[in-house]
Amino acid sequence: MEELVEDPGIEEAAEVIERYVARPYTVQVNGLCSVNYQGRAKSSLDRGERLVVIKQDSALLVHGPENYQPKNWQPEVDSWNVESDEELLLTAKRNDPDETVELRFEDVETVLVTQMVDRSELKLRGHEIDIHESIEEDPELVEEGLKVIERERKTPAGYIDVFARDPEDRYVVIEVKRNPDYNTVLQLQRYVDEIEDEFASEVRGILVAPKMTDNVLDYLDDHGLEFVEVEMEDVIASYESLDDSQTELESFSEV
Amino acid sequence: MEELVEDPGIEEAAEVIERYVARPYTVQVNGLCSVNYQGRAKSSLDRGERLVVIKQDSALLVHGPENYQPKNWQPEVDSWNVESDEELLLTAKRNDPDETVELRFEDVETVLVTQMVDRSELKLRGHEIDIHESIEEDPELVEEGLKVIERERKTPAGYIDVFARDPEDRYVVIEVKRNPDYNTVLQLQRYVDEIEDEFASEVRGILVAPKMTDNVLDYLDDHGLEFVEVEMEDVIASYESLDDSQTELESFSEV
DNA sequence: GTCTAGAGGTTGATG
DNA sequence: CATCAACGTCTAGAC
Repeated sequence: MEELVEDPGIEEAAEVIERYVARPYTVQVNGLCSVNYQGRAKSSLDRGERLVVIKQDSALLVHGPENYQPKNWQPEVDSWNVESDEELLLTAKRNDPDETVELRFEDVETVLVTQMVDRSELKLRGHEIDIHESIEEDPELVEEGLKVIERERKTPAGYIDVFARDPEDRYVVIEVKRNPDYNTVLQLQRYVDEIEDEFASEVRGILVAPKMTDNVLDYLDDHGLEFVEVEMEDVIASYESLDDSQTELESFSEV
Repeated sequence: MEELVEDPGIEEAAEVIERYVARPYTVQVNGLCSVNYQGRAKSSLDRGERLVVIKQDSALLVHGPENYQPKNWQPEVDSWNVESDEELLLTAKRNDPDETVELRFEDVETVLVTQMVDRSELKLRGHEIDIHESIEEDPELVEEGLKVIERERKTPAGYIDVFARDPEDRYVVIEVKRNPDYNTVLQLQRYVDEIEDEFASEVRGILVAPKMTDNVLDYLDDHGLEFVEVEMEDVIASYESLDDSQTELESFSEV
């Protein structure tokens, strides 16, 4: 911990904040403040008790007592300004897009300054791309006898996730989505149209997703397209076994 | 401030956290921890210094030193568990979807407990809906002689932002978007298709947005759809004048 | 409660 | 550096 002040006056709080803001410190300010934002949109937030966090990369968060998301924020601040008399005015300006967040503190309860060291990266499984790879690894996840021709095939309408052929030698366009919606259906339709044009033959379109809603499924049916459900757990499992084998290879090569 | 402990042992940290978690307090824990998540996806995060915030509605945030967004999180936690021996294990479980976040603290620097009072609501201008309203208020923003028939018209394919007729009595489907992209085009196409089916007549589709990119514009052209630019500032201005008149009315009624 | 689409989205990958 | 699409998206609103 770099610094911790309890119940400072406005002056002292301003000093501490000014000292650490715009430097690679994490500053947590608990206090009573109001917020004005102007930029891509415009907002105002009346006085209330909030937790303000200024991160080491200058990200700014203004959290109320509830919700995952901050009430106001700025992903990256280019210039800071601290002013004080009766109140503490903290201004955070971003250049592109041109945006400003103004915090006006009437009272500051605590200011806590730390310098976090965190070199670990999040390892996440279950991305859409993990599904692609699982399918390429094991096309039977989608359908028996399916043969993958190409992944990320480029067409004038965009990239096809997986391009394949079924046992009856029909072309199959596969669109993978974690969270499919109506638009996904049209996207798939467009790829199918493209491929039908290109190969002048009937083409199947399959939407592969870990979940589906009735309405989107209906819409898919209307378009003569198909749906195959994949279990996210299967995907993660297949991905992990793949990952393990790679790790083994790596450690082997290190010997 | 409800409680503030500096450099507590694992035991003491566990006690404080256990006392306040699952109650309407905001708990900020700075310390060295690792995180495992399993649910819709699966992730692991090795040890690092982090700021963990548990909000009064049970939202959980695990922030690293950088970025707007937390490295791990849970928007709403249903049950908490605190265990401790050499390490502090904090488990946050959510029932729907079934997800668990596990935090393992090796060291706790500070625990800060507050109870934030914040009854103010964010007043935000610049939403997409502000554009809808401006258009309804003044359809000429989009095109001379345009008459709005309906806003938020329901179709089997979803909701049409603004449904209108042009001076030549053609139906016009308007999709409003702050940040239009390829999906927006598909979405508009979807609505146009629906309306063409329903009324068995030619239907115009107009994308109204404060900005546009060349590629999306091309894509729009390909689909035979149109684009009209609106200035966000005009929209905010028109909305504010509307809002001001309402405010005036309110203060008037308070007299 | 489920479904739908927006968000000051943010972020990371890609050309 | 701009563009594009995913996100453990989250969240509010409509039905």
